[in-house]
Amino acid sequence: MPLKLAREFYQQDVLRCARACVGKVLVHRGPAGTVGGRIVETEAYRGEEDLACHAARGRTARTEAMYGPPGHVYMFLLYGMHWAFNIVVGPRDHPHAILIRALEPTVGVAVMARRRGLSPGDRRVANGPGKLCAALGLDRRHYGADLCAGPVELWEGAHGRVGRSPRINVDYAGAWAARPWRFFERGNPYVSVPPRD
DNA sequence: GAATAGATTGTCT
DNA sequence: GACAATCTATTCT
Repeated sequence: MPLKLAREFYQQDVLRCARACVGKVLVHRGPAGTVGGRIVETEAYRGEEDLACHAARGRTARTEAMYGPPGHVYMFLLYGMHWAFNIVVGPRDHPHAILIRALEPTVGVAVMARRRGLSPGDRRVANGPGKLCAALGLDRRHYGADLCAGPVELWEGAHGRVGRSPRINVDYAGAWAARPWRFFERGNPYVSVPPRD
């Protein structure tokens, strides 16, 4: 049986943790069955000083989960229609989080594909933040969920070579947008935006 | 394959 | 009232 990650995993620095998340398996034990996949792409968002982080504009009801204890879930809606899934990392009151940008489906592949209206094995089932939430059945109900005690879990897993690049679509963040805080598995076809490998 | 427009709603100015 | 850590369909080449 796969090993579920303990709280300590989420207590390390957000950049280190974002890199370590590549290869881990994100799982949702949902009503339609258990679904999940290998994480192949992540981005780190590091506190109020990081202008690309939602917490840069202060602590609000929306960003509250990011200020909570590590190992919990921060969900947000974007462009009015897509949910995005994030893992809260680091000590309480430090709004650090990891956006999961892409998965390689491995568990409940047929269910995920059906939810997305695609064939199993199609790269597009979960190769984007909004797509993976749709495929896994994650939305506002999972805001604040505990990854160490609930239907959403992270399992141990191995990864290949990890590459880095600037984060996607955060051009508004000035110099912060240039920081190489996106991590991905090199050569993996499920990565959302093809990096210069 | 690349470029473009349109969808749709919670959150903050 | 503007706009967002996006996705899809469509229209090109």
